[in-house]
Amino acid sequence: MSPRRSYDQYCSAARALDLVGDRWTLLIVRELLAGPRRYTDLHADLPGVSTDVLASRLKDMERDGLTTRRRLPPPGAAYVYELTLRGRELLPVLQALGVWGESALGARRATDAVRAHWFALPVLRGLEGVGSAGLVEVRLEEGEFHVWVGAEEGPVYGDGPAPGEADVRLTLDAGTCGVLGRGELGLRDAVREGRVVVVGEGALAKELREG
Amino acid sequence: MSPRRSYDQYCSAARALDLVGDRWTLLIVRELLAGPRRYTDLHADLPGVSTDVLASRLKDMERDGLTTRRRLPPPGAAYVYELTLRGRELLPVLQALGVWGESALGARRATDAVRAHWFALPVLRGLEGVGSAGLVEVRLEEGEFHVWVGAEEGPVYGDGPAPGEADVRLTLDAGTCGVLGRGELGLRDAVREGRVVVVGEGALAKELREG
DNA sequence: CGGCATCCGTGACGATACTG
DNA sequence: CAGTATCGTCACGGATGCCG
Repeated sequence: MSPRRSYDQYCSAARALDLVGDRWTLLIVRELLAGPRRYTDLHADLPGVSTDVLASRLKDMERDGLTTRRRLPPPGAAYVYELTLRGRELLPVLQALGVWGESALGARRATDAVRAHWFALPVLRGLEGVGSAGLVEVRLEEGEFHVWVGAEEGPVYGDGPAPGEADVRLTLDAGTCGVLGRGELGLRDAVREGRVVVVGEGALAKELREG
Repeated sequence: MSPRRSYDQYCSAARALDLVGDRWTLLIVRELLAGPRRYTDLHADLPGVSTDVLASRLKDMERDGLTTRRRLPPPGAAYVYELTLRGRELLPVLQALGVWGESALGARRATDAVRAHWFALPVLRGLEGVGSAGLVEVRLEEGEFHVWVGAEEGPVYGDGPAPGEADVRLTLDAGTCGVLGRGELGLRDAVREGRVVVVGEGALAKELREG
């Protein structure tokens, strides 16, 4: 187990760091915001984490009420880890880190891993203030992911194409994600500047195109 | 030095954690948001941090552009550490952590240290949306601190009584800070419920009383 | 005395190997 | 597939010492 090492400070930020301040914990949350994942998937999308540390973090997070472990029904019966509501409430923390870190991101280094859904945080920021709800499919050079806008529960985003009919499909590049993440443009501004291509007919698509 | 241990992920949140994810770093930022501090003051308000780790973090943070080291003019010539603009931009990260951690704070434990200015984060949240700017002095059982509302530069809050004439003086207790930090009430609501006593005559005081 | 640097014991971490 | 076991290394916490 772990955070036996508490900061022992009567301060809400310090208490939060007692729970999620350990190495890898917040990145595991970032992965699980994409929906339920198996151990092996987590290990594959967190290059560098060792198997024992990953197992230990998942135990701690379950103990602390951030995640639950569930057995998938056969066929393909396996355990999946998913965030509790409490765990999903860490989204603003990751958003704040992402906004701040966007300035330090720069160009991709040779040693950097990339996954398409890691761009969901900046795209979500670009979608702030959008009134309509819906399922958005996003296409980047680096791959595809999807985002649930205005969802009250369930995953916030996910890897791969949208599961089912998407309300909007967006095509953009990583640089535009950076612009959105730094807040220099909202998504509707980026559409207006031609940096994002919008495909779709519903209210959400209309709002993004005309908003 | 340190973060030689990068996550090596092309993701803004991971990059942020490369810079501020080490143990103690964000708590040092929390301390420095209270204005320039000497090494010894930092060590005193961060119980548990070892001297070498504190020195190492301060070096890393200076190298990474989060802090600067400045020599105070005599008398009392000493080095003080203070946040750069880039470092102050971490306030939203600490706010998000504080909001999330507020639910886990509970009652004070016997082993918990307390400092009055650690309550500045929840009070700042309560002040969100306040239009007027000014210097606010806050009195708690645990001590006194002050907050600059709407300041563009300089420290965000500070320990002890306000340096100079405060525009407002607030008296409240730690429980009310928790309510503000969780966002259950805004400061004006808390005033209306009689949980905060407001003293002062300027625009800021009027807004808090009458808002 | 404030501001670190050094030394040391413990535990967290990362890589690999192995098992139900 | 989902971890556990083992092991070397490094980061951390505590104490002490040095130097202006």
